[in-house]
Amino acid sequence: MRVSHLFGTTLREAPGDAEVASHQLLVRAGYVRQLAAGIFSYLPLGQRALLKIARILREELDAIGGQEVSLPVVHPAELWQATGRWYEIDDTMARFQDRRGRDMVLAMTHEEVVAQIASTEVQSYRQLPILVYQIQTKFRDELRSRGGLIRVREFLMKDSYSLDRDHEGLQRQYDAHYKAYLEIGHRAGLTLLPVLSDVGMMGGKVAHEFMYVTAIGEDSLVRCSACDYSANLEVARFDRGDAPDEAPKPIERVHTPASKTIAELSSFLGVEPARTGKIVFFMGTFPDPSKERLVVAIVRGDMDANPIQVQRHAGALALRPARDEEIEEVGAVPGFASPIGIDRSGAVVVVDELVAMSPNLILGANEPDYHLLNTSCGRDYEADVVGEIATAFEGASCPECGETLQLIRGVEVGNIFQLGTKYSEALAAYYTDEDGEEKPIVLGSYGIGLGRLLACVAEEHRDERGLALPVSVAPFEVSLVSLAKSGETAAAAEDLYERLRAGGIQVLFDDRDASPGVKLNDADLQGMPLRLLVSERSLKAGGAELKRRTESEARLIPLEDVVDAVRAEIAALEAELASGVA
RNA sequence: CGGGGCGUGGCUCAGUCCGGUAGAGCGCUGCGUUCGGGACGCAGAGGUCCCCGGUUCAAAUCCGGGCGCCCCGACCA
Repeated sequence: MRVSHLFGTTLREAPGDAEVASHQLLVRAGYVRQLAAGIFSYLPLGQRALLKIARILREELDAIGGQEVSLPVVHPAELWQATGRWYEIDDTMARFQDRRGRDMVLAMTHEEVVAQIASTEVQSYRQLPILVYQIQTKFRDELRSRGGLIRVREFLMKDSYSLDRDHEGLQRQYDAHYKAYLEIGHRAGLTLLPVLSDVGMMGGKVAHEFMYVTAIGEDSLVRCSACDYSANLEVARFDRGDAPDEAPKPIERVHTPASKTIAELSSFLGVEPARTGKIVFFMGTFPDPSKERLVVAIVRGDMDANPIQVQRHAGALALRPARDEEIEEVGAVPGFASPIGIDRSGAVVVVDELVAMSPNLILGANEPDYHLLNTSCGRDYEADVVGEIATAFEGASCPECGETLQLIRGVEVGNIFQLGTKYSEALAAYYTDEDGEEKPIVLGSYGIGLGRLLACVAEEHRDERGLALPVSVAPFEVSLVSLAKSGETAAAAEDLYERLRAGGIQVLFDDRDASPGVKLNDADLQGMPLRLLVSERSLKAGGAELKRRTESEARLIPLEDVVDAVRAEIAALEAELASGVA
């Protein structure tokens, strides 16, 4: 490709609305252009990088037995009604009606379609296991897109679906994906951290996310400083230690004016926040009576409630913070609340394990400016559910080994879910087993966002001059820069371009009539891993100068050896990626 | 959905407070001189000042409404 005719130019300055480095660089280098909030066009450089990533994904998925398919983007609503997700998922799922008034959705994911096809295509255990995948556009109307390509609304996703007889088969395909995802990261030049994660809208039991650890990440993660425990903060556990060895004391009502928050209360009473209890009110949506019910979560005052865990323990489909009126309706007083003496009909009280075993905590008295000393769960009030609902925190004890947990941030590049039979049962995807019995197919679901992966690679592989992409992802292997002043030099550059291309090398040829500074800076910005420079000076010295984007010193290569030298350098770069030097 | 910021040639922005009929740098076009890390001179092109309405002799500027984009938050009672 010639830079003189490349669709998409470089920009000296990043658009004012780009804050994240990868976003700024990908725009400045001419890889992407934004069309609307969270909606991007990929220019030739960006598209070629995506295709490189797609190639890695295809190779790794094929290697674990994947069969590529292409599933529809538009689905009839009935499919999603059958599994219930039509009702469970909010406006993140884009819906519309076709000209006949039939409800349709833009697919966010394809479990339904895969299960529906499986219901007719898979009849016998002899056909299993099966793994299908596709690389396809998804649309999710997120509340807010952010970080350039990090969180967008329309994006390319590799999604795969495993079909198995039983859980052992699922586990095998799940493990295969786990390994493949780490390998995909390596090949793209990224170290991915697998973390335990919430199953979210997918349902199922076990799930991992593959995180690129970075300060700009939107997910909070917990990682043990000693062992290999790591989890998304949403599901992170921690060791709460032993119950305080303390006899319950009689309950006592105290005047606590203007002490609505834990901080105010503990400073007014001169006690540690750990001596208090924190009440958090939610409104939960429940499956049975489709009415909202109050969910009362209680954690120790020095900790925070984890809404995902509260939701799970309460058995709710969704949670939102309760409004003051809703809290007052049951007789609780915001700022001075406790479960003691409130109307609990219809409400669910979820208590953190630590609170359940800690006597003598300070809770609200459910009247303004009063609290209760020495409350104890089980004596003064009962819990509907006791569970681990407090959020893990920096310095908490690891649930596996007891050492200190660290809080870090990451971007979710991929995820893997053990779905089980939820979708196959809903869509009648059954097979006949050896024993002649009809059984639901056991499903797994696995995703990787291509654009997000590219953004993470750009985030990781860059410097003050621009992108410095790994050879596996870069749109071209080498930038050929001609600083020709004379026709002879230009001809030599043209000749090199032809020979490199004939040699099967992907080359971006800067044939423009621009000043050396412009061309060299653009080559650095665009970030191809190798740069080959031809000029009067280099020819006089005996050839062309070859250098890596990440190094400052160039090597002089005789013209006749250039193709071999470039090829060798590409091979070296690929080998380094494979061995994890990247 | 709450809070904050922004919307002016392709890009980055000034001008808005205090109304008088649109500017700069970069980029682009032509000519010339330059030529190894974003060169210089001369000449030029390019703008519904986000949209609609209002006030006014006069609106990029003031008022009302809308749209779009970015950032933070959307559990901590």
